[in-house]
Amino acid sequence: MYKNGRATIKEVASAAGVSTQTVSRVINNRPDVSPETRRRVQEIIDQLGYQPSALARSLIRQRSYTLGVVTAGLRYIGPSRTLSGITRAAEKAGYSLLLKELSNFNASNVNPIFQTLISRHVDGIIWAVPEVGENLNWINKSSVDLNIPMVYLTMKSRENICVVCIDNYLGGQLAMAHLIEQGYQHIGHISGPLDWWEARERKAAWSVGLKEANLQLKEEYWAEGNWSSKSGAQAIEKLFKQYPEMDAVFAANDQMALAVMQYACRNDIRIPEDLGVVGFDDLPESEFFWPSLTTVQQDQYNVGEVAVEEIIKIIESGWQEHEPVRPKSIMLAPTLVVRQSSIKRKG
Amino acid sequence: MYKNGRATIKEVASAAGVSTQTVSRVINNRPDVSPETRRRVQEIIDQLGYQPSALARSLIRQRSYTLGVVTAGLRYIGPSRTLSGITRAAEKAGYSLLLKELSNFNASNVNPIFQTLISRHVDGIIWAVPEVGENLNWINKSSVDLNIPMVYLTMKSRENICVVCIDNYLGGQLAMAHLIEQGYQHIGHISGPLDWWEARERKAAWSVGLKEANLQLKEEYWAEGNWSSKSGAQAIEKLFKQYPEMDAVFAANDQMALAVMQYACRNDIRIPEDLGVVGFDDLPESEFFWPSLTTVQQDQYNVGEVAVEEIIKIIESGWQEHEPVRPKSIMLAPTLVVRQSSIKRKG
DNA sequence: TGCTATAATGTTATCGATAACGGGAACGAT
DNA sequence: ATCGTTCCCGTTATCGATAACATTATAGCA
Repeated sequence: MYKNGRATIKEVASAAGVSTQTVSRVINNRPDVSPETRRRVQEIIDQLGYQPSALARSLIRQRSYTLGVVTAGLRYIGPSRTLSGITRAAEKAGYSLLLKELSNFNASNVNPIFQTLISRHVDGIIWAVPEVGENLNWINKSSVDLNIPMVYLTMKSRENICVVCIDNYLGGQLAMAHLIEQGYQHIGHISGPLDWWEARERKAAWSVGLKEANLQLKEEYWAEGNWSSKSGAQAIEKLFKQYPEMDAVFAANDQMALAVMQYACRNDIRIPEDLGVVGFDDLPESEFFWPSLTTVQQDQYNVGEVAVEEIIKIIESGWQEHEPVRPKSIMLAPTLVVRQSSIKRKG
Repeated sequence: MYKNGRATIKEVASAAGVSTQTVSRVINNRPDVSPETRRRVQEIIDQLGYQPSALARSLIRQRSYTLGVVTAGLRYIGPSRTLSGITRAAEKAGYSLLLKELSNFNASNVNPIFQTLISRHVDGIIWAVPEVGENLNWINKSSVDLNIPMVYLTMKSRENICVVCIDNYLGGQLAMAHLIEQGYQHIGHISGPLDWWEARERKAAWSVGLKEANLQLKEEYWAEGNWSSKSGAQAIEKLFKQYPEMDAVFAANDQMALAVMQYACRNDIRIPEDLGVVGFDDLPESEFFWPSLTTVQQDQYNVGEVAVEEIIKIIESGWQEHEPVRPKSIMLAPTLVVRQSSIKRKG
């Protein structure tokens, strides 16, 4: 019905009175075509608006210049930012993207996903799903032995696997060092759900940070949220009950930090005088909370870019029959953005 | 190098001692294969983990079961939500997605985008880029005559084109009716950039809303932002200078509404008593602003879902050689979420 | 003159699958 | 015994391109 790509190489060939091979030589800029023939063929190509079929090429060349991207949670800003970095870097490198989104983070059965991608001959796969619970178990299962370049995002480093992620522990350290330096002594923590690797890293930085500053660390100084503002509201309430002396909170993301600030407003707790607050993520809005929120900025866009660069390195090294590149992991450093919510000391 | 999809139909065929055609019959569940042969072939298929090549199939069947998606601004939550709806619906319908992101909203040259998608034999294209300035000019240009099913999102309806979008004007009406009903008399507006179609719609609803309520409408009651909180901060400052009696603001999105609330906090203006505020979008955080923000909720996820459903209808109708379906436009209704920032009257 | 090198182009096989057609075996009907 | 069906499976052509090889013409050189 719909003529998908209009002209084919055959039509060009017969219109130009040459063989398809010659047309192929022209579109691939091979040397052995006479200038006159090349000109004639090129003319016909322009005239017909001919565009070679990437599909047919992929088949014969055994190379598709397509990457599979598996993501989850696009309704959140983090994964979307990463995806945006991926699209940008892929475009730049001349690769197309096949996109799959898992319906939830706890992917039950990953096999169909891989089957679809592989049946479409992707050159490599970027697994952009954060590590949650057991959702990476399949990596070690023998049933999934994909002989295909892969890069994983946002998970703990593993042997012989290429992981690209933000250094969440470092981010937590930055937050803690800042609060302590500002003179806060009773720092509580609202973590993300602890089945998330990122939540565990941030929490670890909090507890180690307290210990290293010789501050007391108790189980009651911490409450678990689920990243949402709503859970943050519950957590801060619980935390103040358990820990009335608390004078600062390190929240594992900005949404939960926002709930802390709303709670403070409601209960006439002054920020930053009575309560210091630091978040994580740096949402675009965080600068405009009241007061503006100190937070750990992570460049998720860059994570996506780096992931693409790495996977292309792997693909092209393997392709050229060199020794395949050693899979290495890459940790990107976050930075602390200091705003009003945590400035206790003057100047 | 990397054996892309391991076994091929030939290997299966020779392992089972049949022709490739017979294997093809088995994997496509055709009737004319004896039960015994079918069993034997199936066994080999399972054993080798054979998976037919979607690429080869697309070529011969002239049908790829792949949609092209062109988006822009994935770093914002709106486009990402829509994309998420698209992935979900496509997955459900058994289609794969080829994703392209424009580097900015004012797409300069769209031709290469289409060329890439068409050369990969997509069955249809979803143009998920909002209408900004002249970025849709190419639709009428003869140089781009894609004979391929298309669905457009978030733009003004046009003849003979299938558009799926939120009814932004209606959203504005809801906001205005609510503010007026609450007794606010001096309602200012912070619009998005007016080269955006959505911004124009929302602004139109504001001005018509004022007129219909017999309230005064002046040029100084309005300021233009660029969707960001920062621009909202500038806009609210300007607006109060021009319009000191203002007792309510309809902001064209939640980010700018947030800036209004921060301004109010800074200047001891009470919300909602002295100033009513209504936003647009319903960010997840809006419920946790202080006070919580009344806003117009638009289901962008659903926009994506509907777009996929529509394009598949078009594809499959065209495919079956019926009369192609008449392109129709679909407007989805937003809803008003009333929270504290606009409740002047006691319930 | 005859033989090889080089340039320019065409032929055939192939990538991995399916469509269209062909043909043998088994069976019932005449 | 002959013919027509039905069932089951194989052969060949094809999708749109490229790789590998073959071929022709011309030039260069002994």
